[in-house]
Amino acid sequence: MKISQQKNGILISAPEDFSLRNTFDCGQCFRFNEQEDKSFIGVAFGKPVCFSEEENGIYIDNITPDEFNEKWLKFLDFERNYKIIKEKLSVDETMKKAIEFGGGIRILRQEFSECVISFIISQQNNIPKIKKAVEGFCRLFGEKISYMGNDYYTFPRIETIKNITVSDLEPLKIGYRDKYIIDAIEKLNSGFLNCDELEKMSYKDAKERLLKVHGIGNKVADCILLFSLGKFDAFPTDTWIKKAMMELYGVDEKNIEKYSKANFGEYSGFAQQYIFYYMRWNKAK
DNA sequence: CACCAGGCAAGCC
DNA sequence: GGCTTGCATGGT
Repeated sequence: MKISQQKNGILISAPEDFSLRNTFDCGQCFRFNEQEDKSFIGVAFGKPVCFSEEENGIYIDNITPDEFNEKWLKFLDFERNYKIIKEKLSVDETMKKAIEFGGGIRILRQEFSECVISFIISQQNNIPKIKKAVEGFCRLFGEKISYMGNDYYTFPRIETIKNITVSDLEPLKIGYRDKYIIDAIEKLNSGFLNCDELEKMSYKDAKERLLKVHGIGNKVADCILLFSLGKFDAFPTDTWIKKAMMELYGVDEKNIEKYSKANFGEYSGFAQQYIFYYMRWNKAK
């Protein structure tokens, strides 16, 4: 993998274990969307960017080399060797197939506040509606930025939304989740939920803290731990994973936690994403 | 009209 | 502790 400056962005030559569709469409993030020309446009770190697969590598438009090194390298998890992870996980035939299918997945290190709010919205909801609600949230409270002829909205900084109320969220049509969002914003703003602090804590301790937020339960906490805090021993268990673990491994709902810990261990989060993506795209009704 | 969607809190025992 | 039920909203 080699980074070089090109046009108005940077080119990643010969990226390994990374595909745009696998990474942005595997359900871990909600604000990167495939365009007609197969590129992906998303907003992160306060600005829209465009990823495209070109013959000599992956081009990211609208970022500087400094921004790439300081933020996007970590966001894209490019410093991790996925070959080792895949090798460690390839101990059963199901996982081998899942890795073959979604081998271009990288687990994004998403911005904390956005991850918290997005996954609270995600509960008992479907992906198109989640994406629409998160987008609407940014449209209501974020900053508008024009890019390539369209308007994009940043995810608002937490200080700018600390005084919003349940009624401000009414246009989003997120039902009973509205009060959960308000509680989370309050705890993000007060420092009760602090990204730097939680990152340094163990999986268990960080989870305990997250569970104190009204609206964050076992599954949502695991998503935040995995997709924003780098706790790869998390194995988020939703309806799809329950179905997949039963069908593919014969593991009952109540034994999933025990099974993943014993068989996937410190790579549980990666295993979960390979299984989730494999299940959703092959078994989707 | 049912039933479901990347679950959760509250109320039972 | 574990198990059950109600929950907002939109889609099928």
